[in-house]
Amino acid sequence: MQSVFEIIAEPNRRAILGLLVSSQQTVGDIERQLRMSQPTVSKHLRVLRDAGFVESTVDAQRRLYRLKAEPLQELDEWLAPFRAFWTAHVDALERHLDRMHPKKKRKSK
Amino acid sequence: MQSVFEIIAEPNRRAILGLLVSSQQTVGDIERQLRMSQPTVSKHLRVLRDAGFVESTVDAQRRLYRLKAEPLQELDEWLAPFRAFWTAHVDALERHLDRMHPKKKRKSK
DNA sequence: CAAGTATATACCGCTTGTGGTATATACCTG
DNA sequence: CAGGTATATACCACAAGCGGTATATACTTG
Repeated sequence: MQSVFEIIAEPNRRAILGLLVSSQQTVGDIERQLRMSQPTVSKHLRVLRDAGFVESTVDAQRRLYRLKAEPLQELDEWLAPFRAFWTAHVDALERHLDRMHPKKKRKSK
Repeated sequence: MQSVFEIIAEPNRRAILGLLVSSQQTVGDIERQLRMSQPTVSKHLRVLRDAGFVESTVDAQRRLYRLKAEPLQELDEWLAPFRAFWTAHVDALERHLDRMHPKKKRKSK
């Protein structure tokens, strides 16, 4: 459990990130909105914090968690070459057009 | 093992995708370049194919694997809201500037 | 058809992540 | 300080993914 990819592989963690994208939340907030047990929330937040996805500040007994950008940017960068692939590649468009012309494709063979 | 995220959580699978982004490859090609055992390659390719990341065509005893765009596009779409977050949010820049001005921040408290 | 090549799959043991329950810690309020 | 609230953590059991080894399948060539 170290790579950005493993962190976001967990559905509950993605849900938490989804909540935090709009505004910061306490553990209890997340617990209620996602209907997860409190320890589960805390444990996932621990993982997210260790991986730099979130940071927290203390408010009395509460902890306010908010999103951090870096790890997600890292993911975005990993995606870059593939983005190049599917934009450069006209295949998707070709296949789309093929579907619009349901005439049997004649293979040169 | 169903979500796009779980698929790419595995480092060897990401390596395979990385190879395929430039051109199609046979199982043996991948096996040699990534120095993985043949069964391991086949098994990861199976997972990738089931998830729609790759497709294969037959060439005698060989199988030619090539990349497909859709699942990675799905990942890209998931990322969109967060991208909005870190671009709209000037915080990263602010923090950066703070680091350049190491003067103690005075809290209003 | 025999031997070789290329790939897929079955089986197995190990490791690791996950959630649950219980408990610890810290803070707040009367 | 007692009781309540908010969060973190330890421990445990279970499930699932991973790689290895062995084997099956399919095709090719002499």
